[in-house]
Amino acid sequence: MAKTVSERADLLPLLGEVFRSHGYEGATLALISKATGLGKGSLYHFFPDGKAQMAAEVLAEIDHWFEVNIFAVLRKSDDPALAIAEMIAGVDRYFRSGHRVCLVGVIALGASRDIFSSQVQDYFSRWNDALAQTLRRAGFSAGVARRRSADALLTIQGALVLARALDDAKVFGQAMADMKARLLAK
Amino acid sequence: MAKTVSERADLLPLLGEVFRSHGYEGATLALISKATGLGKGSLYHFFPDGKAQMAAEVLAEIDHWFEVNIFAVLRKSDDPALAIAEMIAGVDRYFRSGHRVCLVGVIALGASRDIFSSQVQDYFSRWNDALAQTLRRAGFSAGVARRRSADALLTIQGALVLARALDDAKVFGQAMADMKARLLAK
DNA sequence: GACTCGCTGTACCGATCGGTACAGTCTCCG
DNA sequence: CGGAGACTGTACCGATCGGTACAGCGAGTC
Repeated sequence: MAKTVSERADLLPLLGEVFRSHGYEGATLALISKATGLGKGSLYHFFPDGKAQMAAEVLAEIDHWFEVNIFAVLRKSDDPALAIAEMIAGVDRYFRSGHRVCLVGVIALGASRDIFSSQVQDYFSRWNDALAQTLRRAGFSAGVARRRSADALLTIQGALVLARALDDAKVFGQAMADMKARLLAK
Repeated sequence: MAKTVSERADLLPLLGEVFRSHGYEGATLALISKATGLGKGSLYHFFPDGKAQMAAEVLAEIDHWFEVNIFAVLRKSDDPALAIAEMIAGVDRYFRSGHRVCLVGVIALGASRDIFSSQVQDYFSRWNDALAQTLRRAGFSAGVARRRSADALLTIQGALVLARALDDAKVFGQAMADMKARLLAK
């Protein structure tokens, strides 16, 4: 039989797209197999615990991407305005200007939230903390910082939902621009 | 056999909750049967086209509720501030202060969007139009009205996602308060 | 070249999927 | 009181579900 070795690292993004577009329950092994080009044998070789493990590792990879590219920047930067601009640029890149959906959000809304609740909660609260910290450094009170931070996070999620519902990615771009202005206003 | 006649009207809300908490693909006939207390025979008697018809009718019922309780108020009221306050109160009631999720949003994010895209798009764009119309009447330009209107819609959706992700309904309440202030600001 | 072992596809498992068929039971109307 | 027809549960359908078992292959190692 063929031996076209697959790297686990190459697999996760493909799995991510399947979960993104079909949700956890909708992502069948058949779909995953087709998307990755791998039979069940290979899939279960890499992920002995099956679908749940695949989703967990995809979430972990996404978490890592945001940790490195977004959260860390927010925490380290001593220029809040720049850090926020970089966050928004990163988010826009990641979500392909509103054409891509947030897997963490998708899972949060679904029944599978219960299985992944700690990962989902952790992702958003670490983002929330990092952004609030940045806003505090910009001179806002703790209360204002946390409110604006939550507002930014929810704006991103909502913009993705609405852009997809209306099939109009411009909604996302506009929301990001509005949010940017709002975050550091007065 | 038993004959506990069910009203179609009593059925839809139950179906709605199943779709809400499991998504379209996750809502199996078995789950639906248990939630409604009806066997497949009865289910297919009421909805000959099966799951797709059930979901479509649930969406139609939701659409109708918002049409009557939200959109119509926005369109008819000659007091924009009052209309918006009523909209927010209605939304808060409907989504149980952030404890309940938006089925239209859930479907918009999932793979089933393709099946229901016109219903989903219609729901949001009629809401968007009605709210923008209200804002125009409050004296804002067409551009500002449409931007703020979309912002409000996406804030509601995002607040529901984030509240559920963080398992903290206070996020929703706060977001509604912020949004209210933002809609009619200066 | 034989052995090992990581990786592969495929045949197969029981369970469950959405959907159909149908006989039984009720209510209503004559 | 005797249909008629709306409504009901249940047995059953083929397809597909997530998952397992396993034999075959390929690249190293000696």
